[in-house]
Amino acid sequence: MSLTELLPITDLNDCCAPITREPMKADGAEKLARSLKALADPARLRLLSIVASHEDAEACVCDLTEPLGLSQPTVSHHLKVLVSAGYLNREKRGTWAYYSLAPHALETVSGLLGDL
Amino acid sequence: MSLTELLPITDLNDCCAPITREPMKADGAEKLARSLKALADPARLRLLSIVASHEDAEACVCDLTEPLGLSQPTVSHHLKVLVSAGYLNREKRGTWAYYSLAPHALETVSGLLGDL
DNA sequence: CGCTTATATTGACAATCGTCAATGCAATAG
DNA sequence: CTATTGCATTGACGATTGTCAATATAAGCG
Repeated sequence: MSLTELLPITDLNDCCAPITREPMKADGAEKLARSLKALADPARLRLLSIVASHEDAEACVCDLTEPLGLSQPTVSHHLKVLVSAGYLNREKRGTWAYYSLAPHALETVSGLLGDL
Repeated sequence: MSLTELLPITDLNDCCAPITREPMKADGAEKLARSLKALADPARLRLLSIVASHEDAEACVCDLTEPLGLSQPTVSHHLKVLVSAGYLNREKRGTWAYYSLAPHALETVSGLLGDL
C-alpha cells in the first residue's frame, strides 16, 4: 500500500451514489479498495479494537506493542497505515503518542459495503 | 491470499462477541481480515457491484470481462476469490457459469465493522 | 551538556498478490 | 467424430506487503 496516496475516509462519501444500482466506477472502486486494504490485516484490526476498548478510546504505542506480540517498529508502521487511511487520529503529548478512533470512519466504510 | 484457507462468511459470526467492548482475539481478527482482503481489490468490488446491479442479480463471466478491461483468466481468478470468501455463489448451466450475490455476506462483514 | 525513554524511519527480506499468455477441460453445434 | 465456444487452471513475472534489526529523532531528566 502506498502511504502517500491514501485518502481520508471522508473522500469515500462520493465514491458512488448511495442508492443507485449502477455498477461502481473504476475510480470509486479504487478508493474503497484502498480503505478496505488498510483494514484488511489482523494486526490492524486488533489495533483498532484495542484502541476502541480503552478508556477514553485512546492508547499510546506502549499499550499496543505487547498485546499484539509484534515489534515496536511494526506496530508504529500499522498505526501509520491506519492514520493515513483516516481510521485513527494521532496526538503527541510529551514523549507519548496517543491514538484515538476517528469518529465516523468505520461507519462510513461499513455503510458503503451495505450499499454495494 | 491462500484460497484453500478461506472460510465462508457465516463463520465470521463468531469472530467476536457483538456487544462487548473487549479487544478482538487474534483468531477472530484473522478471520475478519481474510474476509476483508477478499473485498479489498478494485476489480473484485466492481465485480460484486456489476453482479448486484444485473437483472436477477446474476451474471456470467462473459458479462464481466469486458466492463472490467481485464483478461478472462484474471476475471475468473477474482471470481474464485469472491466465491471462496462466500460473497458470490456459482451455478453452472450448460456452457455458462452464472455468479450471484450470496444473500447476507456483505451485510455480515459490514455489521462486524460497525461493532468494532 | 549527556543519558534515558518513547516513538518513527530506514533498509532488507521472504511471502503474497494481481496480471497475462498459454493451455486444459466441458459442453454444445455441426 | 471434429470444431467451436465458455470458462478454469497453470506458470511466470513484477509489484506490493508484513516483519524485523538497526538507526534516527525527539522529549524529558540529571
